[in-house]
Amino acid sequence: MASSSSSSTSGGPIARGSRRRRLVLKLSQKDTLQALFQQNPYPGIATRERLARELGIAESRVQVWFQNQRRRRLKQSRSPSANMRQDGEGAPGEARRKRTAISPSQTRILVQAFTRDRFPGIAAREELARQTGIPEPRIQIWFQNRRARHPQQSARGPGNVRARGPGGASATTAPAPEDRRAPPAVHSTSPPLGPSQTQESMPPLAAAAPLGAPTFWVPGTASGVCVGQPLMFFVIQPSPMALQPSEKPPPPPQVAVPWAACSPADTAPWQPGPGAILPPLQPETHIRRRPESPVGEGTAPLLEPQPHPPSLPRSTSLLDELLAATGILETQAPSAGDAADARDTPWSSPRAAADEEGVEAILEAPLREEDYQALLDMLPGSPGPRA
DNA sequence: TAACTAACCTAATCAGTCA
DNA sequence: TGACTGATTAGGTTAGTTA
Repeated sequence: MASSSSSSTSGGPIARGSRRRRLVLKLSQKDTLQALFQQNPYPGIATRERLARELGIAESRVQVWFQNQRRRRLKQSRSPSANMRQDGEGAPGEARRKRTAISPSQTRILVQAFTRDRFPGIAAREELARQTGIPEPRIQIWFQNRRARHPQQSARGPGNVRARGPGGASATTAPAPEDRRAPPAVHSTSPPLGPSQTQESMPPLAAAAPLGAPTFWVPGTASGVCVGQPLMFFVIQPSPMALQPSEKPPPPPQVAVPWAACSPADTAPWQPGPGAILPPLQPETHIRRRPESPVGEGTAPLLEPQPHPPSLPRSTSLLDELLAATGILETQAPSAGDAADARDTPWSSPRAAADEEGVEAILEAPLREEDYQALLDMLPGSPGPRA
């Protein structure tokens, strides 16, 4: 839209260092994402979260990846891909993220921050996340909405307006003093595991929200037995909230999508089976994201918790299984039997029976304990000096 | 160095909540 | 029911990685 031309184009290069550290997806991760994209370019929150766990990245990154991917696809083939949502009608089928309730006190904090800086960088956002307990991605959205709806509410006038002419912020000049760069002070605050120590993708309710629902339910299984292709055998530890009795019963559409997952609410009591993919219950991106230093050297990458060591054949085999099972690899076209099951979701290739095989031991400790410990040590506020 | 792509942005719109 | 506001989308740009 014309909008962007005014903002990004002209102006606004975001000062270096205010951006989140660029995530470099591994080939295997990309493959998995691609494969899933083939099935559903518009995954709902539940799917994104499961995928995030599977890949060991934040849900917000999964969301962004799908956004970028859809865009690339559309660009490539201007024709609306068959997979792309047809305007209007095709609802994604999966639930959105639950609306995040932001309390007045949290809003106060955010508004204060907004008046100081309408374009907080990653460090500032994370600091706000720590202060408010709201996941950083939600804060980012909050600022986006706020900017759109309160165009002029900022103590820092022009300087805070991102779109500046050709030299705007980047050129030197004055990139609004402290606003674009991450104030050093912030660094120490980077919350290893703050109130939202769950992954950033986990809003307060997220763990409990089996919203994804419809397409994940297996017909006839009141408890939503985990079926589907090995890839998406998620065994998620049910949170207490997830087990609330008030949980809505699964809605009707009963198609088991390939990566059918267990809804947290319906997962049997925690029992990591042989094929279970244990979500790396560790700080994920938060832990590694070192607040960018003022002079965005950006180097000194922290250890990235790599969920799956590159050496492992795991992802390929998983991907292979997925592809094979969905027919993407060989045929591109669903088999007759599949088609029969496929109901109306174009991307949900039904294969509900893959559980016989399970996943082949894909569970792999993302980090060795020492590494993990070393990582922790590197965190600000951590007692021990880092390695 | 160019191509690719993650991250970020705006604008529009959908959708939940509440007075 | 309308206002407010969080979530999602398309589409554009910036900037870090990689071949």
